Amino acid sequence: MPTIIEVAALAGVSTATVSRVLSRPEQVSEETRRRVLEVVRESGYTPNVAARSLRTLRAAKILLTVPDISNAFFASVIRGAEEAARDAGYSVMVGDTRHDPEVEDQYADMLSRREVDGLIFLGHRLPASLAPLLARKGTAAPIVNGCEYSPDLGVPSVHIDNAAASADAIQHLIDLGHRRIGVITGPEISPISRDRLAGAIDAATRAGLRDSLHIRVGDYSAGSAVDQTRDLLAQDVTAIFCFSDEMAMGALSAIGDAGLKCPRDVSVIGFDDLPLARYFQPPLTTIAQPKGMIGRRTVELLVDILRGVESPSQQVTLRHELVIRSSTAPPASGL
Amino acid sequence: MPTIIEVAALAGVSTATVSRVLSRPEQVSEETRRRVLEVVRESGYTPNVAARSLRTLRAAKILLTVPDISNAFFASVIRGAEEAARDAGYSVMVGDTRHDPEVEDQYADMLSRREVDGLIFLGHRLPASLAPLLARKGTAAPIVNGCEYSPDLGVPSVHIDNAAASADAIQHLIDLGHRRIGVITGPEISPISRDRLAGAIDAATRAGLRDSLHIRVGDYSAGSAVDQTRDLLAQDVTAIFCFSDEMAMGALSAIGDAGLKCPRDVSVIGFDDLPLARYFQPPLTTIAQPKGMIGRRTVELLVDILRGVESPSQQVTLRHELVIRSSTAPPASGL
DNA sequence: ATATCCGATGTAATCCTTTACATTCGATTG
DNA sequence: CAATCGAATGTAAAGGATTACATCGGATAT
Repeated sequence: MPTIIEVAALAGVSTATVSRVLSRPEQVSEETRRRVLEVVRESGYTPNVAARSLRTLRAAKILLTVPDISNAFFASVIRGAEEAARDAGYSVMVGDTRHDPEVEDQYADMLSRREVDGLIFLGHRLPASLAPLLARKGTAAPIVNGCEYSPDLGVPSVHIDNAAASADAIQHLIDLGHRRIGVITGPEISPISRDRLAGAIDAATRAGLRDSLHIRVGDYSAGSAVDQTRDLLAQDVTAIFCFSDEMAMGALSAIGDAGLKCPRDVSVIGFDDLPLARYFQPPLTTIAQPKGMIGRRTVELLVDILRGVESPSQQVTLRHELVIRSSTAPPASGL
Repeated sequence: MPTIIEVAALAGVSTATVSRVLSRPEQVSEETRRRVLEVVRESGYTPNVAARSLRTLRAAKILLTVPDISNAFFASVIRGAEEAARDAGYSVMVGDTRHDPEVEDQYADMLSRREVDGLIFLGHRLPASLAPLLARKGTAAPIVNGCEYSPDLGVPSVHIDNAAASADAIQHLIDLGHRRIGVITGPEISPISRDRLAGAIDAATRAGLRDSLHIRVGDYSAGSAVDQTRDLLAQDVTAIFCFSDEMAMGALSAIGDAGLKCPRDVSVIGFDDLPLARYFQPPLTTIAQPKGMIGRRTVELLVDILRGVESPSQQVTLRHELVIRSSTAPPASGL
């Protein structure tokens, strides 16, 4: 691997010229450019990123942290982010925080240390070590949130209208005729879980059915939904709305274990529209989030900030969609 | 963010001493060390990674590429890898190649450019751009494969005994009394799919049932299994062995669509033991791979190479396990 | 008392690239 | 023809850390 010095020598020019050929080719004469590029190609020269980033104070990298990489929801977001990053000349580092604040802080330190130019976090916790940076630079800090919008964070964010989406789900169940509806939420600290709950309660209240909602707290995992579903079935609910598709999977499993059948005995509606949701038994009715687009827009937002665009958007709200498959149906008429 | 120079000035020592305190503290006197560390703490100094890596030619980073980040199987492997990397003082960059050779090459270039110290790839394709490096350094090249062992790659690898695991699955079905067994494989280029197929055929042949196997080609995705399952059901198989849990999910979905019931009418057995497998309907019998351990050992192997351990192991074979849940049962006696 | 050694610390070169500023030279203008 | 300009290129200073080598002073050996 040659250095720029050797390339310059071979091409009979100075290192400055080589550097210019590579980063601002229009400043170099046609003739010289061709000669340099020829040498670059032959020698297989590529600029040393450490040296470059030392000099420019830019790493051309974006850090993307997810609270749980085994959650398929995030996979699609990551994809969208990587594509957008590639388009903008950045590469993405993915970090799995496992909901561990210590790990979150470790990753956040990479930003303080300037190992990466910006941070996108998909969880709801803003790492503590970023507080000073955020206080200093406000929304000009290269930090963006995806999915888990919370106004107190003071960070730009990309998300759907969770309250409205949730209301759509409840409305769908009400329209089908359900009057005893179970809701399995995310953890209480999750801001979007609160938004969704508020939306659900809103929709029920508007229909004069505030009391028909039976609320249970889950943690987005299939396992947590199993227990809560058993509980809800004991309450004779005819439908269950889960705040994630994974929980819907757990709910379906518990329904089957109880000797019941979905949607004949109990309807189930999920949230996320994972790629696998169509293969659930029965295929899952759910709220689709534009996952890839969320990833893409978070990166675009971050890149705007990095480029110093004067007034980057603060909040981007994308459209959700109710996808009706076979896990929801009118309640059994017998009841 | 202060530099080492300012820290040195504040502590009244030279930059060399500060550097030594941080990397080889035993070379510095107790007294000086304390003073320097105090300044470091107060000033919040952290070494600039670009400068360090420029000087040392090491990045303290490992690149881990996965062919499909939305596949939950890889999530667990990534976790194990990240833990092991953290233990060894490295951090992990995750790259999603989406099975795209061009993207694979792009990531591989990060190794050539020394942006990362080593590469772990979980797919079966060795990026073309690494051929020269591999030719030059042989197995001393900092490249390790996980899961997809293939002897022709000439790269150390961590994996299970896929043929034996597959044989176990078939044997389980045979033991239950199945005599018409469908097999849905991975893509034909996948070496582990070939191994598994060989193992399956072996087991069937040993039982004198070579002709009872009905083989269909899938691509590890749920969707591909749906079509193949329909086809197999038309052949009146009483059991289906899928080379991934995702395909098992597709198979279950297709079985339900056909108005049949698992395991009453058709048994299904998967491969991987995803976290969700226990929530399938019915809970899935499958071959468990030690996913976290695969990740961990690939990193350990790579770190051995990076540290110049003279004879790092070439192949690590970990243990699999047949996990019997409820998706397999004896065939309906009526047949 | 002198020579020797060793632990602790300092000096300065080095890693490779980018870029502000300087230089050169041919073309244009008055 | 001298002065001015501008495009193309070169010179050299940064950027921050590591580390080979040099230095210093006190302890030990002779």
